[in-house]
Amino acid sequence: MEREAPDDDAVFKALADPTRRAVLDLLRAKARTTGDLAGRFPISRFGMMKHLGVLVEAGLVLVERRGRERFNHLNPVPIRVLARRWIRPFEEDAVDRLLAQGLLHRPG
Amino acid sequence: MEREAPDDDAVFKALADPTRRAVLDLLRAKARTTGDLAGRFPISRFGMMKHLGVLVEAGLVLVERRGRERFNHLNPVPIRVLARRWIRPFEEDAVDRLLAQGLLHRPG
DNA sequence: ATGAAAGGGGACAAAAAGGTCACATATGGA
DNA sequence: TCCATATGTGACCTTTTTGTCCCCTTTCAT
Repeated sequence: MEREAPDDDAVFKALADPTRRAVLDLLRAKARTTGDLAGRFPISRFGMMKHLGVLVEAGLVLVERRGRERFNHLNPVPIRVLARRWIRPFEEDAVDRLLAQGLLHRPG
Repeated sequence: MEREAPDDDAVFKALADPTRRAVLDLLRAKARTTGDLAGRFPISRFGMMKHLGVLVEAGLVLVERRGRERFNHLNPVPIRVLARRWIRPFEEDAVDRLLAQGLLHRPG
């Protein structure tokens, strides 16, 4: 059976929080500083730092220090790896099986 | 900005646990009863029932009752929905941007 | 019918996650 | 230099999650 990479878990857990997903969504457009990000959510700067810590730990955010500022960049590579191992294998013929058993119904 | 469906969160949270991911992996091959699943993990039947409850709540598992048995089927549709909204948009040009800034390096 | 087997609900304890605060460090500019 | 700005660490509290247990219901076979 296909085995799970040890750090897949960190990526999944990082994605499990809506604030962190929203942060990634913001970083998709451009890198942002920690304070900038904290100002956009109803949590304190320290709370944002914890979230960023989780994201960095999972490899989803790369840090670039520029003077006294810290720019947080999105790194989409872990998401891509995860998609290869976990998303695509689930898209195959399971739907057909469910349809055949009448547990799922075609839309419309 | 793209908005998140209210139940995306349930799917992400369901996927955040390694036991639950392993269960989904098992169900990819065929549907299994609760007791069967519980016997394959180092947790009690009750613990497995809770995990299945989370998966059912997220729509990732569909239940078929057959006599006194309950067959848990994988439903890959929520994973597919999630992939469309969250995985693919992250695969676009962010890598190029990171490479251009020297924050990422080509393999090999 | 009656007993064994499979499944489910609710209470509850332990562990992990999410959040805040106080305090400390580093940087850029007047 | 001197100070405002931006960030980082550790302790701490609260909520959520994870797992176990007891007890009950349903179903199948004898």
